[in-house]
Order: sequence, then C-alpha cells, then structure tokens
Amino acid sequence: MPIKYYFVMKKDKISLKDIANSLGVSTTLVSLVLNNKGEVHGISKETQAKVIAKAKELNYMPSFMARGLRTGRSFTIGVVVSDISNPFYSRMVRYMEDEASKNGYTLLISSSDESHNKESKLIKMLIDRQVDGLIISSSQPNLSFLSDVEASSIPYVLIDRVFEDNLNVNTISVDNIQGSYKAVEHLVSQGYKKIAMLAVTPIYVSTIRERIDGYLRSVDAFNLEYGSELLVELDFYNLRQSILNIINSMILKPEPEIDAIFAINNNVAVECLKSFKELGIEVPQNLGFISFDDIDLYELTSPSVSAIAQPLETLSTQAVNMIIQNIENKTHEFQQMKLDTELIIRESTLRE
Amino acid sequence: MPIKYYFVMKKDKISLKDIANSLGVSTTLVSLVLNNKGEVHGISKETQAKVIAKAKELNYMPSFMARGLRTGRSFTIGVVVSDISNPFYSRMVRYMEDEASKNGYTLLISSSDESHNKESKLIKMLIDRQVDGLIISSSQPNLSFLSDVEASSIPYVLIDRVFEDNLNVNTISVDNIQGSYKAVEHLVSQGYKKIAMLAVTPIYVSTIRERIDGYLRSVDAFNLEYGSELLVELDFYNLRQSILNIINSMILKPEPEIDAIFAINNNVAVECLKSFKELGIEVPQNLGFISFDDIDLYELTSPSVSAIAQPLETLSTQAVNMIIQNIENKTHEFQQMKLDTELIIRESTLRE
DNA sequence: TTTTTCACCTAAATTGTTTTAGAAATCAAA
DNA sequence: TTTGATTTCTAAAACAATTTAGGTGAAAAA
Repeated sequence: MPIKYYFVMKKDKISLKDIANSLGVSTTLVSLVLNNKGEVHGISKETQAKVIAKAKELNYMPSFMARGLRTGRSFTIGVVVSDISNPFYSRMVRYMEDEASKNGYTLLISSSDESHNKESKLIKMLIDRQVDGLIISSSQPNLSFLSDVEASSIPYVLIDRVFEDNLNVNTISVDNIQGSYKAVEHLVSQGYKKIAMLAVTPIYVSTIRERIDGYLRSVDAFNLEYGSELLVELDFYNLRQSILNIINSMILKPEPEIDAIFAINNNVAVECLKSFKELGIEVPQNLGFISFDDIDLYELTSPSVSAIAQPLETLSTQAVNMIIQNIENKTHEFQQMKLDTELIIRESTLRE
Repeated sequence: MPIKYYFVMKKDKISLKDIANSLGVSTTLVSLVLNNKGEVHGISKETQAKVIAKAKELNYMPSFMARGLRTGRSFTIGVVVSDISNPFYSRMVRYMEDEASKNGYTLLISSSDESHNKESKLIKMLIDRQVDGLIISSSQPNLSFLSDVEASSIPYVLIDRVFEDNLNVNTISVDNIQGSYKAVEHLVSQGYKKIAMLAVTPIYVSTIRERIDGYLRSVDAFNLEYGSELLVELDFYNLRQSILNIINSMILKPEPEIDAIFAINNNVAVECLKSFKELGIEVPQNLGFISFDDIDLYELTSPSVSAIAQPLETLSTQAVNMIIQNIENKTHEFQQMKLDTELIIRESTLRE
C-alpha cells in the first residue's frame, strides 16, 4: 500500500473582520448587511452593495460555530430511529432530509437499535450538539425517559411510535389499529379463517401494541377460529428460530392451526419469507400472507406480498414541518396527527 | 386536531463559569480539570475532586459551539452518498455510524442524487459546518470539483467511487474490474454465451467505468459471441422503459441475442427483476441473471439472485478509520485501499 | 444661530470555551 | 534576608459572530 506525506498550507477562513477591514467599515455593519438587516438599519445602498460584493469576492462563509454560540441556533434537527439501515427508516429519513433542506436545516441522524440506554444517550448527545429540534421514533414505553428533552426545552416530535395520548407532545403516526383491522378484514374476505398475527417483542412499543390491539378487535369482530390464541409474540433477538418453530408446530401438519399469517412489521415479514422459501411453503395456496409496512421488495418476491402501507412521505415531511414551526414560532403549540394506512393487495393474499 | 399552548420555563444551561463561581475558583481551573489537564497543570487533588463533583452535581455539559469555535473541532464527519434510501448506502452509513460513534464522532449524512450541483453544495454546507473530515461517494468524474475541500484543508476519503489513481487522496473501494470478471466468468461456466451487461449513465462514475472495463476484458478473454455489442448503456432517468426495450428487442424473439444479463448495480437489477416479473421471463432457464452489489432482497426473490458482493462492513469501517487517523494525526498521509469482491451464487445463474 | 431631525454608521458587550503567560504564596537554599 | 524553586492558581486573549445602545455630521427647522 503506497503511502505519501504531504503538508498542505492551511488557508485560513475569511471572517467578518476581514471584510470589514478591507472596506474600512465596522463588523457590525458587515454583519447587518449580510443578514439582510441593512435596510432596517439604514445602511446606504452603495455600502450594502460594496459589502455584498466583497463578501462574494472573498468567498465569505459565516462561521457555524460562532453564529451558533451567539444565537443559540444550529439549524440542525436531530433524528433518532431504531435502525437507519431498515428500509422503512432509510426512506423516512430521506424524505425528512429533503424537506429539512428546503427549509435550510440539516439532519443529525442516529440509530438506537431499540435500546433504551442507547436512545437516551443519543438524545443527550443531540441536545449537547445544540440541535434546534428532535424527531424521535422511540423504543421507550413512555415519556419518562424524555426528561432530558423536556429539561432542555428543545421542541420535539414523536414519529410513528407515539405514546398514550398526550396533548402536551407533538406526535405524528398512523392509525395502526385501523391498519391491522384492514389487514385481517382483507384476509377474511379472501376466505382465510385461521389468521395468526406474528408480533414481536418488545410489545410496549406503541406501534406493536396498537397493531396487536387492531388484530384482537378484528378477531372479535369476525369471530375468528381460535380467537386470540393465534397471537404469537416472537423474540426480537431470535426471530428466525421462533418463526421456524411456529411454522413447524402450527402449519406443517395435516390439520394446520393457521391458514394465514399477518406479520406485524417488515422485520418479521422478511424472516417469514425466508422461512417460507426454505421450507417450500406455498403462499397463498397453503398460507395467506400479509405484512404491516410496505417495502420495495414486496413487489419482487413470488408471490408478491400484500401489505398495509404507511404514508411515509406525508409522515416524514409533516414531522419536519411540525418541528420547524415549533422552532421558529417559539410558541409551544403541540399538535397530534394520525394518518390513514392503505391496504395494498398483491398476490400473497389472493387464493385462486 | 386538538391544539394547546404551553409556556415552558427555559432552564438555562450550566457553564464553566457557574461551576467556577460556585466554587470560588477560575474558569481556567475548571476547564483544565474537566479536560483531564489538572495533573499536568498542578491542580491539587482536592480541588480537582471538588470541581468534578460540582460538575456532576450541576449536570454540566460543555457547549458544543463554544468549544468548536475555540478549538476548530466538531467531532463530526460529513458523509455524502448519492441516496441514503438506497439499501447499499443505508447499510454503509449504518456501519459508519457505529464505527464513528465508537471513536466519539457523529455523522452528518446527506444525499446528492447523483447531481454534481447538489453534491458541490452539500460539500460546501458540510465544510461550513466545520466537519472534521469528509467521506464522499462522489458522482463527479474527477477531482476538480473537490477544490472546495482542498482549499479548506479538511481531510477526506473517497469511498466506493474513486477517481483515477491519485496518490494524494485517500480512497477505499473494491476491485470492480475483478468483480465484473468474476461475474462473467461464472456465467460462462454455467454455459451462458451471449452475455449482456446492462450499464447505466452517467458512465464516468468510476464504479460504472471499471465494471464495464471488467466486462469488456472478460468478453475478450472468453471470446464471447457478439462481443462488446451486448454492452448496453441505460438512461438513469428512464431505467424502466429502456430495460423493457432491451428485453423486447433482444430477448423476446425466437433467436434471442442475449442469454444472460449482468446488471451493473442494484438499481438496474431491481428494475430488471420487475420487468422479468411483468413479462413472465423465466430466470435462469431462458435467461441467466447476475448483479453487482448484493442486497437483502436477492435472497427472497424467485429465483434468488446471484451477485457480486462488496465487503460493505470493511469498506465502511475502514473509511471511518482512515479519516479519523487523518483528523487526529494532523499529518496528511494518504492511503489507497482496494478490497476484493465476493461471488455469491444463487438460483438465478444455475441452469438445470 | 441654535436646535432638531435624519441618514448612516460604530464601539463594546456577549456567547462559553481553551490556552498562554504569568501571579501569588510557601518553603528551601544561599 | 534575599534569591530561587515549587506549588497552585488566575487574568485575559482568542475564537467569530450578533446585537444593544448610541455616536457623528449634515441638512432642515426654529
């Protein structure tokens, strides 16, 4: 491996002072002009033009740190999700990035891996970095861990995963209960009767709780066989094995107890699909299959996978807008938004 | 939508001064102690203990901006990729995040959408934000656009997409030429003879260039039918249609000109898979199929997709380590790393 | 001629650190 | 009794911006 040493002359940054000195004016004046406060402070047109020209000539860029120190603003929004490599979150974050950038904000993104401890640390770190606001998809069960955020008086919005109705908090999420209901309803309409929900720990995450709730309501409403016995809680850290167990014990037998699976999220669904492939399970003939969350690959599997899609773009852009409103208005006005899901019917639930 | 107004008392932040005042010492002393320079500056053990205790008691957190202003450091690494929602990059970024965090750094991630203009702006933005280093997967053809970075004397590393061998730049990438060669070699070994490469604009991106190069070399080496006529450059902004055209004009005919497709990256591959599905093309019977890049969904499609996998984790963690070395050593020592790819054989290239 | 008004500009404080250069106090050596 | 070390600490500058409170000089009004 070739190695070389170089010594680069550090070109020092242009500051307000440099502009001011080279024009023989004060830094105050330069600052005012460059912040579009020239008019209101009665700086003459010519002086303004000179300043602007000089700034351009010297390629002036304000110091982020100096400005941040003085104003307390960073034009940065902290984002905490469980895992940026999960396609659900990477798409979400991408929408956020675009919306934030439109408004002159940048994102500081971090992954909590569903760990409370890590999540709290990340939030602390983001606050230290003086983010102007936080968008959090929390893995915590309730607001208590948010004490850091509350104490800091930084505005935040909970996205996707929200806590018990709390009017003092910004939230944006989808109607998970209704979404689950739609999924089961669709399976029922296709003639499936023994519908299992494969949920996953930790069940205190609001989306999980609500989706289970929706499932249980629909089981009641449609008076399904076995009832809630077919609600299975898989171990998050042992997804693969626990799914194989279910399949072996409840499906691969002469009189299967399950004729359709409703996967609670894309993680579970992907593992299911792998198992189906491995064990040669025929979907939708032997087993109906539907998933909460809609990810790209559902279109490409055989059969393609029906899903309950969340309006990701709206979710993301609205979250960003909410937080920016809070940041810029300085008024602490809280909003709660709940969006509808969409049933996407593909091959995995269409029995011939 | 319920709305409420709240007025939160802003708990102001604890500064060095607060600690200093409450102990009747100078801020200098407090700063030294909290930066572990107490010993070397001969601060007495008792005073040190008092300061540390007080800092903990008051829950002191240094101001990121003040520190950054004074030291010129931000403990932030800027990352520019073409699209964070592309699974290749979202996984890459995730590995980077973990490695950076181990070393006390945070990432500032942004997507360029393959636009030169946007990429330049992002880099400028990141420099403004005083990142300590940059990791760039550039869509530019050469170094010229990097003048901003060079001028700023911020260390950077080019990842995945690197330019002509340049010993004055940090680079880390895979051996794309060898990777392409392996793919074709494998197809040949399976009896495919009319192997098309579906490339994509812009072809000046180094990975594209090199993969094409590797394809052409192997076409030569194996003396393949049609030779380089089967190299197709698809339009990035019109992928879907251009792929359908190829399939209709070159495959769906009695005497097809193509018996295997080598997709130059996951974007192209995904569109191919969609088209195959739509048009009912049987892979691998009628058509062999392999892709550069290995993404999760290749395991789940039917047939599963063979691929040339990049060592993503190594790529990412090494990039982070390179940049941190550069940041912390202050010596400008450039490294070039080229990693090997791995051929992953799945169903899409296994003709019965 | 003095006062007021107006247009245009600036000094200095402030933000919270780090760091340089040196001060004060104590004790030992000369 | 002065000098020199040694230990322990501090004042003040620097980083680069924003902002408050006001200054200056010329023209207009009294």
